[in-house]
This record gives sequence, C-alpha cells and structure tokens, in this order.
Amino acid sequence: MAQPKKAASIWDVARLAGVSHQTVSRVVNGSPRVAAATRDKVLEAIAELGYRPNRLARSLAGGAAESVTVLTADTSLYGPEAALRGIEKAARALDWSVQISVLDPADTHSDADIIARLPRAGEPTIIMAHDEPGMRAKQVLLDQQPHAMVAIGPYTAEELAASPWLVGMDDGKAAAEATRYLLDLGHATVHHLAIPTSTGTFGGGKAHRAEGWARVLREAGRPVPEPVPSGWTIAEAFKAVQPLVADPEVTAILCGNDHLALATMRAAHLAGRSVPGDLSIVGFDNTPFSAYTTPALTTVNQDFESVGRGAFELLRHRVDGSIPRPVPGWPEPELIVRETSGPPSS
Amino acid sequence: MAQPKKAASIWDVARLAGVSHQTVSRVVNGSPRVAAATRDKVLEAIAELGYRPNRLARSLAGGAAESVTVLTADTSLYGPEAALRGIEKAARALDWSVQISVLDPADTHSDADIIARLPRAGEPTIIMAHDEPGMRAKQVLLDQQPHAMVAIGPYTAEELAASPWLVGMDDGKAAAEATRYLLDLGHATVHHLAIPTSTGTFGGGKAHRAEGWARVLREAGRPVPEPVPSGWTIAEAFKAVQPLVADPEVTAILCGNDHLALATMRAAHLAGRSVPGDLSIVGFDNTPFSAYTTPALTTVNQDFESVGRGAFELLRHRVDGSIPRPVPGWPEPELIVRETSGPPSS
DNA sequence: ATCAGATAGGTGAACGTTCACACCGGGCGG
DNA sequence: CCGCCCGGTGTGAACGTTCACCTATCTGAT
Repeated sequence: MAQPKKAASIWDVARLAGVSHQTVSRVVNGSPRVAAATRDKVLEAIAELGYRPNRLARSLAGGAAESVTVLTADTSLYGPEAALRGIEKAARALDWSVQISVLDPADTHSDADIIARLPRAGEPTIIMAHDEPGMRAKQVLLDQQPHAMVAIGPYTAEELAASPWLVGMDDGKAAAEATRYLLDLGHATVHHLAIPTSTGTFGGGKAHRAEGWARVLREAGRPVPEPVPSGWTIAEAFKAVQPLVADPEVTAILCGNDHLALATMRAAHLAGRSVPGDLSIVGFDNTPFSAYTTPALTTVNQDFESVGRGAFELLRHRVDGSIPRPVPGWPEPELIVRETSGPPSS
Repeated sequence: MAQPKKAASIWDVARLAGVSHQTVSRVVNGSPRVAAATRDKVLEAIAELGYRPNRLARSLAGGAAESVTVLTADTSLYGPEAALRGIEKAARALDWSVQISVLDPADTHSDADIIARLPRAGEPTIIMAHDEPGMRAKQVLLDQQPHAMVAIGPYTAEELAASPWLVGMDDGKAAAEATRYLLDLGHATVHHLAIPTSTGTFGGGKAHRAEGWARVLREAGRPVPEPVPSGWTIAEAFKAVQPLVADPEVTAILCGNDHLALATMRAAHLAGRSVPGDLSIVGFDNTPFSAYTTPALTTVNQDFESVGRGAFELLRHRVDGSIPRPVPGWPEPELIVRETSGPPSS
C-alpha cells in the first residue's frame, strides 16, 4: 500500500472517464467548452485515481514558465529572508513555484556553476545581489539571459532608473536622514560600522549607506571618520567595533544593520559605556527583534517584503512583455527613533 | 540580441556535432563509452551553442527525481530557517534542486491546496511540522505519498523511533535539563512561556518542551504552574508574558524560544524587574542574536542545520530504498548558561 | 431544406530528455 | 577462420502535458 505505485496520468483519467486526453486537459485547466456531464465524469475519474497534474510536463509542453529561481548567498540575513518571503507570496498568488539556490559566501563560484543551478535555459531568476557571490551571479546572468533575470540590491535612484533589471531601495537617503538626526541631537560627528557591501570592495557594489552618511557629514562640515568594515555576522561585528566603543571621543555610531547594532550595544555595555548616555547607536532594517532589545534600538525601517514582491512583478514583465511594467511602489525607508539614541553626554 | 531566442536542445547539438542525440546525452552525463574524438566534437558544439541541459525534461524522462520541495509556514523563525539551510546545503552537494512553498499561518489550507503545491505526484517533500499548517500538511502528505515525505518537528525519542518518516530533536530532555538547572539554582519553581506547538492544541502536536519542564517540576515535588501560551511573534510574546513579569512570586521563566525570551527580558525591564537578579530567564534555540543581548541570554543550543541535513538524507532513503538509511546523528540539545540566569534574590 | 456558426470533442505532433535495445566492427580464444 | 564479446554509436519509444488543427453534432436563420 505504501508501495510507490506509479502515479496516474492524464491518459489514465481519460481511459477511465471514456474521453480523450485532451478533454481531461480541458477539464483540469477549466476550459469552458466542456459539457457539464462530461466534466463530471472526468472529475469523478480524477478523484478515483487521485490524479494530480504534473507541473514538469506542463512546463515542458510549452505552457507558461510559472517558475522562478531565487539565487541568494545568505538566508539568515533579515533583508534577503524578508525579500524571499515577498517573492514567495507574490509567486504563490499566481500559482508560480519558487526554487531557491544558496550561493556559498566563501566559495567563488564559476560561471558554469552558477548556470548549472538553473533548472533550464532561460529560467526566470531573481538574484539577491547584496554581496560578492550575488554580484557575481548577477553578472553571469546578465550575460546569459538578461531578459529573464532581476537583481535586488542596494542602489541609488539613478542606478535603478538606468538598469531596467534592478530593484532596490535607495537606503542612502535613509542613512543620510539618520546621520542628520544624530547631528541635530548635538553629536560632533557620527561613526559608521559598515556592512560588507558598503566597503565598496566588490565590483559594482557601491556604498550607499556609507555614502549617504558621508555626504551629510561633509555637508555639515564635520569630520568624516573612516568607516569601520564589518562582516555580516554578529560575531564579526562585535570584534570589528571594539576600537570604536573603546574610544571616548566616539559618541554616535550608525550601524549597517541591526545585527551590527546589537553587537555594538553589547560591546558598549562591556566597555562600560552607557547607551544612549555615552553612546548613541542607530541600526538599519528594523529587524523584528530590534523593538525589543533593552534599550530598544533606534533604526531605519525597510520594507523588504515589498521589494521582493516588486522584483517578482518586474521579472514577470521582463519575461513576458505583455505584462505591464510595474511601478515600483513601496514605502520609503524611514527612521524609527527608539531608545538607543540621544544627545551626547558632555 | 536580448531577444529570447529559443534555447538550444540536445538535438541542435547533435546536428552540429554530426552525431546522434543519444551520444550528446552520453557526453553530457559523462558516460565512459564515448570515444575521445567524438566527445571533443560534442563539447565544442555545446560550447558554440551555449547549450544547457533542461532539468525538467530530464526529470520527466524518468531520470532521477533530483528535486525536493520544502513546505513550511514561517521562514522567519530561526529553527525552520536554519533547517532549510541544512536541506539546501545537503541537496546542493548532490546537485538536487530545492523548491520552497510557504504555507499561510492564518489560512487553513484544504487538502487540495496543499497537494497543488507539489510540482508533481510523488514529489519528494520535507515538511516543517512545528505549527498548525505544517501539521496539517504532514497529515495530507502522509495519506497521499507516505514514501516520499519526511516531516521535521519536535518529537520524543519514542515517536521518532516509531515513525520512520520523522526527523527531530527530543527537546523535552533539554527543557528538563534547563528546568533542573533553574531549580538547582534555588528557584522554588519555574514558569513556562510556551510556543504554540507546546500548548498541545494541535492534532498530533505534543508539548515536548512543556512536558520536559513539567516532568522535572513534578519529580522535584514543586508546584507546576499553568504554562502561559504565546504566539510565535515577539509582539505576541511581549503581551502574553505581562502577567508573569508583573508577579513578584515568579522568579524564573523558561521560554519556548529566544524570541519569546527577548520579549520577556524587555517586559521584565519595563516592569522594573532586574535580570537575573529578580528574574531568571532561559531561552531555547540559541538564535544567533542571543549571545549578544544584554544581559546575554541563557539558552538551549539546537543544531537545526544538521536536522535539516538529516531530513534530506532520510528522504533520499525513503524515495530510493537502495540508499542506506542514515543514522540520525547530530549533537544533542545542550544548555548554554550565559547571563540571564542566576539564584533567586530573596 | 440548407447552410453558417457555435459547441463539444478528438487526433497527432511537439517539448527535451533518458531508457532499452539493436547495430556494427574489431580483437581474441578456440 | 569462426563465433563471441565488447567498445562505440544509432534508433525508437516513453515520460505527461499543451498546442494547433480537425471533425462531428446541434441550433436557428435564410
């Protein structure tokens, strides 16, 4: 009974119902030109055999693509994870299936390796291009099948306008806003603990959060300290931020994301510096936990899920030109002031 | 050039190389019975046409399955997310592809809906069965294709032994250990803020963490307070835990996961109760952030990634009996004592 | 009566691959 | 020198769908 007996096909149903395979196909796909009596017979046969349509065959036979592959490097980051959720929801609603393939952050994947991850040539693909492997995958896909790929990443409004295959939020503006907020609070300057992308070491990877931050400092005529580079993990951030929290001159740190901010809070605590009394800390992304740390984290909210949804819609448009190009619509990143920021103590 | 011109097939390569389609297939699949000269001709043709094999067709033609679908309800939970990562890594290593389908936590999915998510009948499937939608999906798949599914969930050693399609960690034991630890510290009793599964309201959902906790209290002859049910989100937990932190009699709380623990820490702080002075808090899962909260969270480490890997291996075994049944091997859940736990203040 | 047009349904090819098997030539043991 | 085996290759069917096109039957207006 638990034996893997072969699954019923459309032909089995057809035979049992006494109709042609095509008629079964029509019933399954809800075609209107089927007599009610016939439809019932077919449905009955379907139920009896436990027939379920085979999606692979369906796609093969030239039906719609109905499948996206998501290439990402790190699913444990809040941004990509939320974007993936957005993609999945949007895809689900249209009955598309979602494949996921995780790029190894350590490995430099060959072009062939990246291509081999796609189930077929021309597979619609969304790439999380926020780090090195993602950037590389983006480049490869852009060469191979520019019309069937979309990349999500941190880009400025100009870049987004210039590249029709790009989706992202201009978080430089939000970084600027956060920096200005800290300056207005009375801080002499603001330091920056940067996520890897923002160090600008990747091909094509610009440092938007860092740029927005630096711009405001320059405009305000403040010293622009060297950004402190951190890895993506909390442990790396904890290590990287040590010199910053040890320096009493440092009174405000803008962190590249909330994980880095958490590490900074921890480091500050261990260094005996009170937050926000001695040190103001601002995060980025509004990760779910950030409202519940003690003190609660001041951060920048970003709606990654909407970005994911937008990427999916854009992809559909690019794969099938007949679908109207979506207007990218989601809330701007927005500063959320909570408890880790305040005026300097002096 | 960016026109989506049709992709090259095995036939195109065959024609260009002047061989049969079967020979191309052999080259692509690395069959040894191809003359070196022929192989080179074919490889050249492949390069020239930019041919990439079509996985859909490959599976259709009766080749190996080489594809898993993961059904999960909440990718933002650390456990499922880490397990998914483990599955993906293991699958990747064998060149399998991974599909993901997210069940709506709010919606009660019909059987048909759940089945419709699978790309084909008999699709190998892994279900994250830690919540209601997951439990339901598990049941449906168990009816439909018991030999091509595996469920991951919180189960006792006995259940795991009894159900050959189950993978999980016996976290009841770890919960017991944590409870005993708190008792040994001198607490009169330990309260429990429970994750949804542990409330036992789901069909088949047992309350292992809660059971382990209750058992130790009973064995020690301590009062067993009513577990406080919480939702999965931090916000829900924050609300649910209010009465607990408000009660000065409560000196120790075992939380169902680290998110709930974070909410409890926050609530305690706002209620003016110091941690661990007035209140000891123990979490569950060792979520990455938990080592960096202030104070750092005492919690139970669980290697979900290994569980994911184990689920994948078990699935392979079940789908293809010729593969040896893997011995589930991963580290036992283990208590990690950090800073949120200590002796009661009295 | 007849014929256009709809309605219901069928037929065969195509999608890109693998599998089972048949074929051909040459080296080797008898 | 015959037959056998084996390396190397081709042939045709199968996988489960959809698509394009064709054929009946029934309706109602001419």
